[in-house]
Amino acid sequence: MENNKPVTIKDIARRFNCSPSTVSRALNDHSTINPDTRANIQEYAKEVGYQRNEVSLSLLNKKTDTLGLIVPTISAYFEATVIEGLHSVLHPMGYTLTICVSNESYEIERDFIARLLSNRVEGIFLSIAQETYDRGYYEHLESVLQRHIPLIFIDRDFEGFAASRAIVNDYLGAYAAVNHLVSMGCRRIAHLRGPEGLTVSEQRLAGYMDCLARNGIPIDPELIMNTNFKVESAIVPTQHLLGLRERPDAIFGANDQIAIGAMRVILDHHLRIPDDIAIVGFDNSPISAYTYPSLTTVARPGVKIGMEASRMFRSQVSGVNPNTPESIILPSELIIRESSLRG
Amino acid sequence: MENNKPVTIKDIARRFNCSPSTVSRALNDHSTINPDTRANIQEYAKEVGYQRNEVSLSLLNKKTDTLGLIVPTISAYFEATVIEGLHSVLHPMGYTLTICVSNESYEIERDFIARLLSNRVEGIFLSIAQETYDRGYYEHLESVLQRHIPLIFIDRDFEGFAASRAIVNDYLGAYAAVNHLVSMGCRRIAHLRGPEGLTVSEQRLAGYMDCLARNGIPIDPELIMNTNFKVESAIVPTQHLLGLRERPDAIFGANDQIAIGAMRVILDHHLRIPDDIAIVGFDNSPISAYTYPSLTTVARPGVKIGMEASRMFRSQVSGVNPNTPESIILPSELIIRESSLRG
DNA sequence: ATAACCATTGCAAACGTTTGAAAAAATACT
DNA sequence: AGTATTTTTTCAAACGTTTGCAATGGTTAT
Repeated sequence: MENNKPVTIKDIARRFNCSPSTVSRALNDHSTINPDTRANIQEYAKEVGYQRNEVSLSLLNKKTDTLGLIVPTISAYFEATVIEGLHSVLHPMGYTLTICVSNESYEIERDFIARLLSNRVEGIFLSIAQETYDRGYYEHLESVLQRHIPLIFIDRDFEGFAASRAIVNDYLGAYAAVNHLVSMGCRRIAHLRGPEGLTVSEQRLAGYMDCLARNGIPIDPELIMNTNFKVESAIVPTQHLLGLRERPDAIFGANDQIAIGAMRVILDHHLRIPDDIAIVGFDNSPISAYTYPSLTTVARPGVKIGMEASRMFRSQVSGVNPNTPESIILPSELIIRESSLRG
Repeated sequence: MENNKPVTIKDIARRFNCSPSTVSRALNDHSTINPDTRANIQEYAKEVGYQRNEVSLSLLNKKTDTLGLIVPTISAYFEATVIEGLHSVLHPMGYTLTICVSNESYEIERDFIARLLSNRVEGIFLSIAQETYDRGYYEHLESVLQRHIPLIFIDRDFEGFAASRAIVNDYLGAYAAVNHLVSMGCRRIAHLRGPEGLTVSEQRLAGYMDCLARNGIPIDPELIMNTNFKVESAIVPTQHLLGLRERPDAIFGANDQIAIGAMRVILDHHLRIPDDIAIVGFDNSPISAYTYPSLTTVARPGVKIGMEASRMFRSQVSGVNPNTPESIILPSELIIRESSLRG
């Protein structure tokens, strides 16, 4: 029969015929405890594998050292880099990150928020779900602010809601991408856009439209088609674009997956990339450099976003700017590769 | 001045001039509490946004309803699907999943294990880090078993360690992949293998070698090269393979990323896929169906793995098989696409 | 011998919640 | 009215840890 239940400070105290306080102080190296006692207790504790019950400490100190992260999905490359960025700052600070995947569902997101609050996390990083955005629900977020728990939007942003945000300048990225296509001589530039309502989608669309306008190119609604960011959702729209009387000479995909899906359809039609149709994606996913042809794309600084979000959290709890929401919009960077490089 | 600190049961008790126990029971709908009192308290609680402090409950009941998941990386498609599978079972059961990313580092993995134990998680799903495997360290895992906390290996397996495991039959998947190449007439089949020591790498290598042997094809060590699973690590090895006096007529990549990197190099050499060189990957990542040419690959049932792992956890805590480690090895499925389909 | 001091240890409260048992209050029955 | 019964509420302990303060014991200086 082995030791099933974790050994507590009381167990150790009983073993040494002393009080729990003595054990506690011994384990914490208090100088007021007799060095011999201290050594004995520490040795014994190590021997039996004592491990502090952080739950009780959380209760006592009202500090859980835990932060919540809610993301709509975890499979996208960008999310992974954001997590990396968050982690690189928060792990050394002793915080544990509880990662929750909302799967774009409002229901699940709300449930996670409630659980995180009940578990007394000290901050929440949130990339809101599509559904939440669509429905415009935000009561579950109010409850976070009401508790004065730092809430930091990452990537996706709930406009008009008084919380901090660390997001990427998708607008300028999209603008640069389209501008590059224009400079390559493209005039009929299509856009396979992301889901409606999402800030990232809208910003990229806006950058696309403004850039066209600035270059005196009329916006043709026929050239703007919907996708859900997944590769397969690019297939039918691209086929449709290729079937138009006036075929586009470039496609700006809302992300790399979409761009890759579009490329595939184009190659199936025996058209050349970039000569017949140029392609630009968004995200600079690792694979984009090795597709055939390699994909011009817009790099988003995911790691930096994560680090900035962590910084915001820190500044909120350190009380420099207790409740003042901060905003940071990091630039994205156009990376030109074969799929758009003409001539 | 708003209510900064979360409202407690005691606060409510004070407000109603009653004891905390009454409030507790009222909130939990005990029939022994006067219906009027109950209604009043519940209404007031909702009004002030009372939310149970789960930390105190965890301490009291020694139940945290939290499970830990440690993965080496989060950016791979397979990991995302495993998480989805775990989530689909555990979320409805009321468990919260704390996801930790070890980044292939033993140090970080060990630290996470310690934190999870200190935070009294009720189970740990672990896909061990490369470094842990290499060094053969497992004391941090002993401490988990010693506490009788269910430990379930997913995907990557620590052979010979007495814990449950839910893994994929990579061996048979690799065997089927290579067999398919053979049946397509390939005789000089190269393998871009995964990191040494990792079970998944070794199993795929073994499947490759056994299949060749069974087909009477001699194993040429020159045709087996190392990668780290990342797309860029496939480039130099593939270039090397193409420069051999006797070029391979097929390449079996340890995962889709590797295969895609290889494809790129092959296309750059103006060789045809699959006619000059056939390609097979591993993972069936979403993009593999849309590369050009589309990639033959081996699908791993990530969602199923997650669900099976959850089931194992459940069977361990429900006490049917308290401490008996279970093993399940799910089959993988060859998905034949253009990159290997000859003539 | 006695006060003063120091080193070491113990007590008790606190964090928020639940729960068995006891107490109190209200109602029913004779 | 007095007792039995039922309804409703409170008490106290428990979960594991920390910490201010008090207490103990011992040593030193007067």
